[in-house]
Amino acid sequence: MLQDRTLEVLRAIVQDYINTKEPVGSKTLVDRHNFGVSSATIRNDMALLEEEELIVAPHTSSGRVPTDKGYRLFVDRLSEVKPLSNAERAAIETLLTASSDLEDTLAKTVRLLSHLTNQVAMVQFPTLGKSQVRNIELLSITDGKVLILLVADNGRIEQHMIDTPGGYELDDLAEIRARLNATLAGKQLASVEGLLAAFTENFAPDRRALVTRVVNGLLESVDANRTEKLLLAGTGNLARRENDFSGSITPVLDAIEEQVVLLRLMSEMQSEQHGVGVRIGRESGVVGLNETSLMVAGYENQGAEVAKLGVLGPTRMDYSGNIAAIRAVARYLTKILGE
Amino acid sequence: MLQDRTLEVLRAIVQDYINTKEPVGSKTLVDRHNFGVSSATIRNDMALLEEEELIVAPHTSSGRVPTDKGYRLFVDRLSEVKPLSNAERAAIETLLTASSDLEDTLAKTVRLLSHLTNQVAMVQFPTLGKSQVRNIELLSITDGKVLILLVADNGRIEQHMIDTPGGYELDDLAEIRARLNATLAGKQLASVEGLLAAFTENFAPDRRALVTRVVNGLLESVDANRTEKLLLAGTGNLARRENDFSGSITPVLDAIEEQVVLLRLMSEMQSEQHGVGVRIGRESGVVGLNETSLMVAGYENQGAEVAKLGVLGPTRMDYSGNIAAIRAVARYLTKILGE
DNA sequence: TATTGGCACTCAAGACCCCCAAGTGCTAAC
DNA sequence: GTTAGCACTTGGGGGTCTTGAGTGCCAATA
Repeated sequence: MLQDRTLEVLRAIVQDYINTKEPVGSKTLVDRHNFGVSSATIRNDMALLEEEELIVAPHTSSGRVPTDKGYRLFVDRLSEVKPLSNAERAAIETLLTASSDLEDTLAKTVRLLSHLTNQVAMVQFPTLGKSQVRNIELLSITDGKVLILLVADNGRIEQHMIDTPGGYELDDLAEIRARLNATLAGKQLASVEGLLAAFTENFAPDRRALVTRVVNGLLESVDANRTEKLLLAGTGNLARRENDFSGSITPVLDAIEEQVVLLRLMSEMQSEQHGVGVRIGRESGVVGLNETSLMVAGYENQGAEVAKLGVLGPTRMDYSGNIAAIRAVARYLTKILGE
Repeated sequence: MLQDRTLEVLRAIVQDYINTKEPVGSKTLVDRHNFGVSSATIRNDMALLEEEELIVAPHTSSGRVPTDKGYRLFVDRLSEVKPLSNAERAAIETLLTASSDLEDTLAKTVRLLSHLTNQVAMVQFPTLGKSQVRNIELLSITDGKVLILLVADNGRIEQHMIDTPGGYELDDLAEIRARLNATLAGKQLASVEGLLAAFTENFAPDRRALVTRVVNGLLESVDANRTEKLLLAGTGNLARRENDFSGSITPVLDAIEEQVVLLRLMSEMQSEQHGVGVRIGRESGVVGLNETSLMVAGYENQGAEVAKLGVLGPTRMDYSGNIAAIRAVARYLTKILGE
């Protein structure tokens, strides 16, 4: 087990490296922090840390840099949450105002978070989870087109347009709508597919073509609700921190565009320190994100945890500050959504 | 007026520079193309071109590079549309399939375009333009929440949720909905605000609070339809071509995120060569886009020109090929939307 | 008059070299 | 366990040189 001082050395290395982007050596370390010991002692500690693969030397005879594992230990045991400045607090309260429209609110949130952290910020739309069908509407648009509207109780509204080549009577639509609501209202979204399995059979054969189309459209809407949605902001910040990456930022931008991967990652992540989950470097298992860290926290919509928000940036980032920002934004968002 | 051969020299310079990214000199030029003249003559031509500010030398005694003005002349008078390869044609027809859902179709389109061009691709949602209100729906959701749905005949559907602190009767909603449709159906979106000016007054005083909220929500929807929407794909391509930019790509990414600017630019642009509008470098007037070119073409939704699509990339890009790709995608999109 | 060969000049980029600061590991002494 | 001392390593900064691709200009040529 590593001694206390040795861990202090690791903390100092991480902090200094985050601040200066320079590999940090034993001499500068004793200069900047007052350990009561000499640089030779620090060197011994650093040798231990290197043995544990918590730090690594880019070249023989240069300072050390934290490894993913080093950052991990730092985040788990050494970092304290840096309290937000008053200015940051004020920014959150000023910029994040309630709107009855969910998408508006989330769009504001993600922009705010990217400004607070100077990283790429992400907000996941409320997930399917345990949410239920509130109601279903079928709207006759024109030219045999029907708009299906699926309103879920998590606030998401999914719209989907279908064609009805055979045409339809308004009465038909009204009846289908009524029966759909009777069958599905209050039921969990996850159960919709099962509940609709035999739905078509209740209708007269000459109407089944129409009903089938509606049902299929509705299932697609449910599916769209399952395939989650992500709002992003601050991709420019990535380029700004470009030299924190060994190569190009192209793979990172590509990974971001491939939202499916990000969404899966975010969903899998559990809250760890201070309510914020962290994936450092290769921990994500996504090649394009090898040199990035992802930090997320859950937020709640009227009492039930519904989705995640977080930031993505180079592994060399201000974990303490960003954890604080994410946590604060998640809490405040939960608060205004609850009102 | 510049001679024919001089213009040929310009064309050769642009093409070679696009291919090699090396400033091109008189010697290599005569080697690669067979002008029937010596390098000294080419040098004289290049001196003329430089005088006209069509090309410029990065340093004394190095080859020349096209200026924005040079690219402009190239695009306007010298470039031919490079016919698409069979593979590209096939890709368009395979990947771009009709879907009754507009957003699906546009999302596919933008991804396709970014792959074809290896640039950032953009598709604008159908604009307000001359489009009309098809119908308006008011849906009672719960907890005094009402969802306003504005369906326009360009296929866009705008949804907006409002709160009604005072509560409401379903009959009230139905009446408001009926009157709204009577007043607005078939009218141009642009005229909605005027038509609703006195709308509230037709209702009994005790219902006016509700009506006012609905009207305001509806106006916001109209406004959301005016504030156009943009789909993007391929931002990673920008980083891939990073060394075509003198500095960082940060300002470009920032400009892209600021969609308002892009949308304004796209709207202003007229079709020029071969139905594709081009803004080269500083022509855009947007600082962040000084080193990029923007190329757009209009596409039509069922006969009426509704919006633009295009690509954004470094000024050093394959204009001929990209114009061809944009034009083909715009045409094909028009075709499948028309069905 | 347009083209050409010749020539002197320029300059960015790469190759090389050298040195230095910051760092290391190791050992013997405290 | 800590420290001072020491020999060793090395990336990077700063020079200097060379080279090759390029230029502009001029006098000769067709």
